[in-house]
Amino acid sequence: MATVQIHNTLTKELEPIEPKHGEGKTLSLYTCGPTVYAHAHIGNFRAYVFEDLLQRHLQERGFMVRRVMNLTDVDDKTIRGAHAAGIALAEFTRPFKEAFFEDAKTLRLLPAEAYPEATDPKQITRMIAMIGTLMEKGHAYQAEDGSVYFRIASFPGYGKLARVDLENQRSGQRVASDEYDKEAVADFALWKAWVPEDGAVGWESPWGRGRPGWHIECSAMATGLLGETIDIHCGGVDNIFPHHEAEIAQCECVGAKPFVRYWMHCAHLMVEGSKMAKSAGNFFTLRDLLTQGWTGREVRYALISVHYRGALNFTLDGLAAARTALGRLDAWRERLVETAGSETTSETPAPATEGFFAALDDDLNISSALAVLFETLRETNRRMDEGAWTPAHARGMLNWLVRVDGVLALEPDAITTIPYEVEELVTARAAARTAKEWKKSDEIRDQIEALGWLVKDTKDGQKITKG
RNA sequence: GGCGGGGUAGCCAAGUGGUAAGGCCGGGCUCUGCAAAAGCCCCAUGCGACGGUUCGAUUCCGUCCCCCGCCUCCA
Repeated sequence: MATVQIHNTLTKELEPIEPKHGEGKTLSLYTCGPTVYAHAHIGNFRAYVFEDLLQRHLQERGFMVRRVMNLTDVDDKTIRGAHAAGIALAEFTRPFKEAFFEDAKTLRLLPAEAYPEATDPKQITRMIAMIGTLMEKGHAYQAEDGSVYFRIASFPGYGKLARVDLENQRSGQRVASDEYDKEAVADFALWKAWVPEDGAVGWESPWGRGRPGWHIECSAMATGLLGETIDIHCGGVDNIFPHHEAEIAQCECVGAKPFVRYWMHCAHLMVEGSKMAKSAGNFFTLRDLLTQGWTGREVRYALISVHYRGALNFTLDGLAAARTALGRLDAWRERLVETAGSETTSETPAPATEGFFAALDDDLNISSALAVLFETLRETNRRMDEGAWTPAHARGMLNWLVRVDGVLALEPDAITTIPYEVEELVTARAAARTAKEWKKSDEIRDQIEALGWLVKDTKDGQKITKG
């Protein structure tokens, strides 16, 4: 079997992915999900699309991937949003959860095995249990303000992922307001004591009413659903510190085992060359793009086509390029289908096409993989131009494309049926063309276009496509 | 200041110690009544700057410049 190698943030090295001993071919994958206080933006989706590509390629290579993605449905922002809207927290987050799943479907993301929610009583119970263990072991303490904090000084491994040296950190103003009762500035909250602004939001715990800190949430859900040591944990680079560092500290202090074997992080996304920000007016949700007429797969292509560890400059030009490239792939696919006809061979094409998957084995080198795809496209078209291709050749190539689609998920949307109205016009136009009534033919073509369909004349007659 | 990711054609972007994949744009051609679509072909003596090592560097070493991100709850 081919070896999939990935860049591990923890070691900074390219490492072959292997399941844990005794796990067969199963890999556990935990991916940090959205905080449901608003619609996820394309920067969020860049991460999710990258994770989807990872999962799909691992599956293509024969692994069973058990993926979990959490939903953060309680934090400062969700509480603030619910309060501002004058509704209960769950009521406030529900539409954003639903929207997230819709968007994920639009981008063709494979569903995870589970989407645990932070407010799920089962999860809260687990978080409280973990905090209890940390307290018993001296890794946590309750401060004057009632909140429970993780004692970073008690965990020598703190900083190994982000390679931070706490002594050397610039002390930011951002923490100033939050420092009150902590033993050390860097200690982070495990359990946040209830404050009046929390309103009805809160759970009882041995340390009083309150709510979980963000980091413990992921730690509890990841280990609760996937076990003490999970194989792969993904997220955006901005999560490396402090979020993932904190997760390591919590999990490895509760149990003695390593928390994660392979850490993978994708770089940020920029829009038109600058950081995406609401204030800069370059902030996009998927919905914004759909409204502008772009499709889910076009956005998926734009997000997937740049290597995950490089910054992705998301532009309208890039989307347009995605549209054109997809159009070429579609036309090629259609031509293959026509050439293949009713041929049903299960033969596969030349070994050269395996280069597509081999490229992805190398830390998901999508650029090289796409290069193989487009080189294959050009080569096959050349052969078909020469008339040198048999239906079996074409069918073989389509068999390969099925595997490619399993990883890229860029196949065309289901074909929409041509309306009767349009069919009638096409028939009328065919008659006009046989009679060489070009003027009439052109008029009918305009009518068809007005209905949103495109006509092209080929040597085999008219071809209709959605405009 | 610390840590990390980058600087390759108009734009996006792989890659290699021996003279630069792919996509978009652009140009040419083919098909065609015309058009559109599509197909084929062409398109970087150059890989941030300057030194060094080498028969040879974009690729290795050194110095420097620039961009982006993180530095305590933003993917």
